[in-house]
Amino acid sequence: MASLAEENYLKAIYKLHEKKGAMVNTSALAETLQINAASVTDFIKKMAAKKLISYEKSRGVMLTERGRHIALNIIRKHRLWEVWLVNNLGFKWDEVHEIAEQLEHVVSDELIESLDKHLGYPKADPHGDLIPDAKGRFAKTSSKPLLDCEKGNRVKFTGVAEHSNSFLQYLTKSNIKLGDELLVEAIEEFDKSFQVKINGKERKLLSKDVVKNLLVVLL
Amino acid sequence: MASLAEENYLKAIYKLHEKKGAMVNTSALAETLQINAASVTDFIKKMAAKKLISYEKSRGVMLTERGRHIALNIIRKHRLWEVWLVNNLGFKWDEVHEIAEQLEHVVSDELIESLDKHLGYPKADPHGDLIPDAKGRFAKTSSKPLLDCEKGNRVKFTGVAEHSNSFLQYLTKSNIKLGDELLVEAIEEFDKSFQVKINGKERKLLSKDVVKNLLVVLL
DNA sequence: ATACATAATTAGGCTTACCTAATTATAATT
DNA sequence: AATTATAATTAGGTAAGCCTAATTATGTAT
Repeated sequence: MASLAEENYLKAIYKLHEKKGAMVNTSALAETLQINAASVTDFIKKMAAKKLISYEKSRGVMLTERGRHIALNIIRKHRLWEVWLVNNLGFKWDEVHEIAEQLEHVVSDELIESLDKHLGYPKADPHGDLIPDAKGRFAKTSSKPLLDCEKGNRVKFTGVAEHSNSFLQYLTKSNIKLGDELLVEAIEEFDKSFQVKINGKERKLLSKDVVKNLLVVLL
Repeated sequence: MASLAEENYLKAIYKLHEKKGAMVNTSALAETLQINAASVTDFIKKMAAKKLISYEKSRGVMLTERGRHIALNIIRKHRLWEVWLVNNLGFKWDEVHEIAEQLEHVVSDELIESLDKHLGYPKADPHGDLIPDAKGRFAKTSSKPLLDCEKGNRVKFTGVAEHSNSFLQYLTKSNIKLGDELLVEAIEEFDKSFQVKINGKERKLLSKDVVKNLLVVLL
């Protein structure tokens, strides 16, 4: 139904909406899709005509129910493929994004449901991002940035809020993995750096830029 | 490098050449790709300009070394994905073609090599078609149509020469699977139908249309 | 050798998804 | 309120891949 370009626009709109809330404007879309703003204006008018999004001229766009449904399906596929690449093919969590960007556009409901089953119906991808079910519903979670925790909290590291290769590779290098238990031993008021103990063993100092991108749940 | 359309043209040219030998003509390509002959003429001129094929006006086309290499890579990917779909995801051999037609265009050498390894470096796909290696080389095989065998021959069923769903489903229904041992008990001169014993148990009558599409190796 | 059928090509057009340059809205600043 | 900066839109254009209709090659049969 939706073309490759439409799928990419829908996904970008979904993610920008998720991050910034409210309407998504032309320049933000142009930036994330690496497409000229004039082309974006053009394209969103056509998408609005197809009822994939609602468009208020010079104001921005929002997903319709239909658009949201398609976006969530792409995200579902992307994350399932990432799980497969990491768990079954041995890729690292910083190596799977580009490949999943291609695989997410393969069209076959039977394939995706078989893959989901094959993987054991995972709830999250290798970065801890939740995987919506076939109807677009997410499991509930109470994760929050480590930055919002207090001294003495014991938490589990469940996801990242930043997906850049440099951040993922920093964590790998620092031997901090999804599922690790973190104990907040001290918080430096001045720069919001955190001293944490990892899995009751190693002690590490994490900068504010790091702790704001570590998502955790209280234990 | 090669676009989706180019990849499909290259694959079609490879397969038509394999089947008919010599040059591939415009109308055959148009027929298999389900594209108008005028469009094909247009497109092959552009592909020739890119040295993917050599083109003799009004005569037909042939793959260049580069074009052949790309075609074999697509075929390699297609067949590896088919193995995965059948062996790991539980699809039937008549259900995988359309999905593999999409997956074959995903671009990532690391992915394909990892997949190959994950699958245990299979030599053939679920229909018995040989899988070329990364350099485009096939394992040698001495398979031939069952039709060319003689009374008394004991053979192993290793592949099909016809990939239509109706033929694949006929075999499934008849409980004839890749790897089965067939004993030629009798050949009816009049209509070339074969009486065979399967795995030393069940006895079956197979029409000429069936035996010419069963590929076997002598035991 | 000529006529006919079939195959291939040329010419002109269309849609999708992009572009640049010019213009118009909107928001921010004085 | 007027100016300025930024964002968005409009207008006109391009390349890739397709189309139909008309024309030209090629091969076959008389």
